[in-house]
Amino acid sequence: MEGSVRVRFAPSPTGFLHIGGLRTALYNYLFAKSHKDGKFILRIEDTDQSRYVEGAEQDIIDSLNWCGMDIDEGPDEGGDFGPYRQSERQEIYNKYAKQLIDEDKAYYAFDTTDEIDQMRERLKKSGNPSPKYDAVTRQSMKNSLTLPQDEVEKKLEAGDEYVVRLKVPRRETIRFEDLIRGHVSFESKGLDDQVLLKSDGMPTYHLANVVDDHLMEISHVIRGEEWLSSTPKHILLYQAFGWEPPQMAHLPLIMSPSGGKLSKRKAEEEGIPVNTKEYIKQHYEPEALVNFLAYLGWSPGDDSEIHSLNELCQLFTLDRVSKGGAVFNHKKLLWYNEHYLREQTNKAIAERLRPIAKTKGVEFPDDEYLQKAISLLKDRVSKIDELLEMGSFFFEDPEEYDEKALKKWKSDSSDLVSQYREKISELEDDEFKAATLKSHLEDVINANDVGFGKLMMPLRIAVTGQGFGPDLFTSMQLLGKETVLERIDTALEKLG
RNA sequence: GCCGCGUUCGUCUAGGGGUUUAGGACGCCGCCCUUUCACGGCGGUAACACGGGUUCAAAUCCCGUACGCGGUACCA
Repeated sequence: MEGSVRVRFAPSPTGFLHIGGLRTALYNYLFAKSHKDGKFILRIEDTDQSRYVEGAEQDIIDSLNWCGMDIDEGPDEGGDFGPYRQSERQEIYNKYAKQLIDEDKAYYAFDTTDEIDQMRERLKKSGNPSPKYDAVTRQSMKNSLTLPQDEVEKKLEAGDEYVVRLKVPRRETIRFEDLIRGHVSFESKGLDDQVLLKSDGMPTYHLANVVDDHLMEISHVIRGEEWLSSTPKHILLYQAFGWEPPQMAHLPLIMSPSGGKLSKRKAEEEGIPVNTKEYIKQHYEPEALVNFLAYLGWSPGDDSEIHSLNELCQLFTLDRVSKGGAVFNHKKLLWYNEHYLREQTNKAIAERLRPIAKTKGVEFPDDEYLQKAISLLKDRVSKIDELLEMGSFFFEDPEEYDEKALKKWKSDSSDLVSQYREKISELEDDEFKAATLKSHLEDVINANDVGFGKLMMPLRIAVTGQGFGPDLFTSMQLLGKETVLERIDTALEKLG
């Protein structure tokens, strides 16, 4: 423990890894790696059997890997503090729960949920706005504090359902120092006697979390703000066990542009992918997501914006994390994505593009051609898969002509395009170069005394099917004489 | 309702008593480059929630209010 940094990312496998969860993981990772020998631990908190989702754990691991976060200890990696799946640690929690009971810091409670509801109803009617199972009410409930000991034993032996609850003190101020928020304090009277062990024998989050963080020698708990109000319960547990609590740091939440926590529904309404898996599927650059997420609630304090994961590890400090919620800005993510895409070599992009093209049924030409096409296209797209749409004409003949672009096809267009076709059809293959193609176009417009666009736009439509795109002459050179002439002929036929 | 945490341009943020005519980035707008669309370059737009204190001086410290968010489970 002596000063070494050990942090954990502790998601529950109840679904695919949420983008907010990914950021929590990232901040944990950055914090760990900003320290010498800091360890980043993955712990799977699968204590709610009813919400368990098949494949969720693998999705979490895949997502972290995709971002480049290496897990030091976890279910797959192992480590000296395993198992790292809470469902496999049940005996440990039982043991510690029993210890608390033996020390009179926790107790068995046999009340059914109905009975608890009734108690709450009753208290509400008598003017208590927020009734709790607490130091006062537990005295009138069915538990090992109120029942005679032999009856408690009989119930336990008979296998009656029970939970174990923490004896939360009646009046106590619980204070702790949050590394992001500073001084935080709560009154114990606002707290329920927390359930530690559920009737199915599984621990609740609170017990499992505290026991594991202690046993795994976690030095810093870095988690979302939604946990801030649970922290006093945890502090109380640490006290009950006589353990030193780890340092706490509660991260601001990621918000939806329309306000509120970025939920699945809200995000989808606003076109924001919510699961990391979606970003992978949609071919976002992992470096972009990482960079973007790091800056969502944190900044290094200078004017820099672009940093790799490794650089972020050097720069990250918890005291520079902001306190207020941060709205997810999809356009900024795309800006980052463009940046990281353009940073890559054409060769690297080509290699990645081939398998993507395959899934979309696009046939690709040889590498040299592909890389040239990419160099013409990559400044014009936000994501790698958009290269396919943007540059579709490099890979197949245009099937139809863009409607908006077609407005530029005027009555004199076919005549001009035909004249141009005549001129370039006489070129040898090795003369079919951008500069030559351009000068021939100039010849035609001069001969007809019209503007450049009068011919260039129709020609662009004929050759690419689009009204925009990379330099037309370079594009034609790459496409080659045969293809260009064919496409012009098709266009003249179709558009008259 | 109660408890807690927040609040600087539309968004992410810098700034933590005088250095500030409040800086950067995304977005948006304009210009240049380009006889396409982008990229790039240059410029512009735009913020200290409100009210009281403290102080010679407050975006910065304190107290209220408002608003937002989170929590209030045998979910994490």
